[in-house]
Amino acid sequence: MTSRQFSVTVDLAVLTVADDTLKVLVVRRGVPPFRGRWALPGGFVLAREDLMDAARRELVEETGVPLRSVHLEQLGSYGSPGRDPRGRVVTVAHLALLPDLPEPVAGSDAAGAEWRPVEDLLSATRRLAFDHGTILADAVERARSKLEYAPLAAAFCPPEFTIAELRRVYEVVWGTELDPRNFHRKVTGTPGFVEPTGESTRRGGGRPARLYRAGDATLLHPAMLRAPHPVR
Amino acid sequence: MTSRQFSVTVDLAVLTVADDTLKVLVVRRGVPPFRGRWALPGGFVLAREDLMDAARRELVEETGVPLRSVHLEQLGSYGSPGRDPRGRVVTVAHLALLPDLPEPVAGSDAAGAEWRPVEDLLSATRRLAFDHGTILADAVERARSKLEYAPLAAAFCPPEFTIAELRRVYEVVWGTELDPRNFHRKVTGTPGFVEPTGESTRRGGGRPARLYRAGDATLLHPAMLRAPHPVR
DNA sequence: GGCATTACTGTCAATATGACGACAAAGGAG
DNA sequence: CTCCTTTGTCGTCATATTGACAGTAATGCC
Repeated sequence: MTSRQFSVTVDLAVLTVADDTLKVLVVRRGVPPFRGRWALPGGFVLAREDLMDAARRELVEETGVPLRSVHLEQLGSYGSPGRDPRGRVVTVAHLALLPDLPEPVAGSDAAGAEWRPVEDLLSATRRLAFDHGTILADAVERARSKLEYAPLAAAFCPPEFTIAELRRVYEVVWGTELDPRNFHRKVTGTPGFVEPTGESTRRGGGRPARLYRAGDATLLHPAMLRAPHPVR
Repeated sequence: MTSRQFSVTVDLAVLTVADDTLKVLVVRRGVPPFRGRWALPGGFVLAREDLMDAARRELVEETGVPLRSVHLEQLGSYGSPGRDPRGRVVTVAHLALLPDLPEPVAGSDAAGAEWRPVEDLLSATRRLAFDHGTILADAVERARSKLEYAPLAAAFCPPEFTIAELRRVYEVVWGTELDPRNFHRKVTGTPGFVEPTGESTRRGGGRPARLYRAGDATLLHPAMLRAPHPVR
């Protein structure tokens, strides 16, 4: 039982909804292994750094977004012996949700970073480096299921948003259509989901919509259930 | 950025329901640090071992149970710089659920292992070693919430069980009482939750109860919701 | 047989959901 | 300004699910 030493990294699945599409932030690898392939942003955990701090640091380095407006949670760890040809590396993957930021990705390391549709990257062809395809798939599944029981969709929206904008998030992430009227009833009727600001906006084409901000609930009750899966 | 090397361990929160109590398997530490304190079982990940394999190996070493009858899933990783005074150790915690085994904990390493009520170990006094109190709290919360939407309660039961036994699991884990009639309706009415075996038993005092085994569903729909939290 | 005990079935009201009609409030075309 | 299009919001109704609880069934024990 010699080599008990591992490298530990954090990787980030940073998701956003833009152009009615679920997108993920990826970077082009400039060095082997997997040179030229897309990968999730990430890096080594520093000697005296907590895992979540490392994830926050990487997130800021890669996106330049203020942490205030980001949802960040640990997703899970991936440590197959063969996942990195250079040696034994365990990565602690994190899931980050961002609003569609007007400013394009800025920041030092973010030179090669790019928003890409999740769908493209999960296809059999456009494979991500390492096991990042698996991580991304797990991240998307986590986001999808967590929208059901947590008021998480607001993390994809600016601080103030309309019910319709919130609905678009659900529709894009779940890949389904939702009835605007029932959705409105559900969202405004679930305690702590959203709070009206009193303001309204006319961002869209028709009648101005009232603005809301995220409520203080951490759990939705009752949950906002997706239609039962195809079966099973 | 010198020392990028970490030790990586797996720790196990092994839960079971026995004597109408939620219990966890703990070992008494024989060496510093935290000598004499209770800790979750766990150990180092071997050089060529996957994380889940390491967890399975530790589980068998500590409990001697056949893996067949165990639910095992990754819980999350804990890596605060100060969590282990001996150096930088990241642990990948796992959650295991077992039926109440007739045979007491057997196996090589299991000498000092013991089932203890979760409640006792989460109290401010009887502190666990390292950050294992936090891990245990997270594990219990995961188990509680997962009972809602996954047919996981069966993992606490023997291969064949009665509806009442399944209900006891929910009641003990959630710390609530459930209406037997509504519970019965819900469980038998949710597709894939349980399958009748045709047999019946008279384990209890009164009328014999039909036996069921776990169904093939992986997700309950609709979910079995707990009463809304105290409030929000 | 009578009683205690546990298992199971059925009913009814309250609540939540899906489907969809209808009206409100803006902008734009003419 | 009026009509029309586009969105937002409220209301209604049938159906599904849940909570509360009455009532019947099948044992063991005395």
